[in-house]
Amino acid sequence: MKLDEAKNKYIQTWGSLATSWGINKTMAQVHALLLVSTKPLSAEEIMDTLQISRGNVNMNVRALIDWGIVSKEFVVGERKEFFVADKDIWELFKQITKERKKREIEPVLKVLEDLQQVDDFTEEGAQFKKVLGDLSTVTTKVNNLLEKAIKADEHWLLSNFTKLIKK
Amino acid sequence: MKLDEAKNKYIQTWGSLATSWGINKTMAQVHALLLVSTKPLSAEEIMDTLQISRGNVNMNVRALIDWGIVSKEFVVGERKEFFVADKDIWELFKQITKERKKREIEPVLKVLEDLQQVDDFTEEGAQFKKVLGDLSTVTTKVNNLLEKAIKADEHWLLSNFTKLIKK
DNA sequence: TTTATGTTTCAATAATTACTGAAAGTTTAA
DNA sequence: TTAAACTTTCAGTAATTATTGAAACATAAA
Repeated sequence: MKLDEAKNKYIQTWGSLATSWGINKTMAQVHALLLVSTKPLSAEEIMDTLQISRGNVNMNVRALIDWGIVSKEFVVGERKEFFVADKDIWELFKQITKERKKREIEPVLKVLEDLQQVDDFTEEGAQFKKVLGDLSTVTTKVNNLLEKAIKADEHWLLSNFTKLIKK
Repeated sequence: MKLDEAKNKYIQTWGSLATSWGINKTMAQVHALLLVSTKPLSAEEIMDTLQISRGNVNMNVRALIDWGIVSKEFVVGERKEFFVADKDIWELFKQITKERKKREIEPVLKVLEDLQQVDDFTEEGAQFKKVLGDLSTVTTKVNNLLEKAIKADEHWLLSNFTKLIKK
C-alpha cells in the first residue's frame, strides 16, 4: 500500500467510525488529516483535500480547538492561519476522555441528583430511589475513574493498569 | 416532586442525553421506562406511555434485547409478549461497555492493523507509522481495560478501582 | 380449516443534523 | 482612510437518521 493511499484510507475510515461515536464525521476527518500531516495546514488546504466548504472547515476546526486537540499556528511571512494536531496520542486520549466525560457522564450525575428529591414513601417510590441510587453509584465510580485517567501521567495507564489487568 | 413526575422527567432526560452519546433517543426512553416500571410492560403499554408507533416500539425493544439489557417475559393467561429491563445496574454497565467496545474500539484496532501494511520508507512514512503505532498502543490498552471491566465482578470496580483512585 | 390476536417488516415520510456559499465582519498594510 | 486578505456567521439546502402505519407474517384458539 502506498503512503498517500494509506493516509487517505485512514482519514476516510476515521470519519465513518466517528459517526458511530456521536462525533461529527467531518470533524473526525479534519483531525485525522492534521494528525498525519507533516506540516501545518491552512483552511484552504483542508477544503481542497477533503472537498468541503470554507464554512464547514471553520466550524469543525473551531470545535477541534475547543476540544483542545488542535491548535492554530502562524507561519512566517503568511497572513493566513495554519492548524496542527497535537501528535501526542496520550494527550489526545486524555482530551477526548475529558470532553466525553463532560458531555456524557456529568449531566447524568446532575439529573440523578435532582431526581432524588422525589417525596414518595410507597414501595414503588422506594424501588425508584433504589434504581436512581444504583445508577448514581456506578456513574460516580466511572466518573472518578475517568477523572483519574485525565489527571494521570502516561505511566499510569500503560503500567499500573496493565498490572491490574494481568492480576 | 411527585413520583410520576420524577419518573417522567427521568425518561425524558435519558432520551435527550442518549442522543449526545450516539444512541437512539427512543431506545433510551424505552429502556428508562422499563427500568423504573414495577411490572413487565407490553408493546401496547410502551406505545401509549411514550406516544410512539408499534413499529418503533418493536424495533427499539429488539435493539435493547440485542444489547442484552432487556428481556421478553411471558405472563400467565396472556398471549402478548411483555418486556422487562434488568434491574442490576452493574450488569447494565457491563453490557453497555461490551456493546460500545464492540462498536467503538474494536473496529479502530482492525483498521490500524491493516494500515500498518503501508510500504513506505521515507521520513514521512516513518512518521505516519509512528502515529499509527501510538494510536494502536493506547487503543489496545483501553480495550484491555474495558475487557477486564466486562469480565470483572462488581467488587472490582467498587473496591479495587476506588483504592487505585485514592492512591 | 378459519378467525382472532398478536408480531415483524419496510416503503414512505418526518425530524434532525450537517453543509454550503455568500455576505458581513475583522485585521493588516498601503 | 481605503483596499486587500483573510475569517466568521448563518439562512437556506442537502444528507442522514428515525418514525410511522399499513401490509405481510406467525401462532393459537374456535
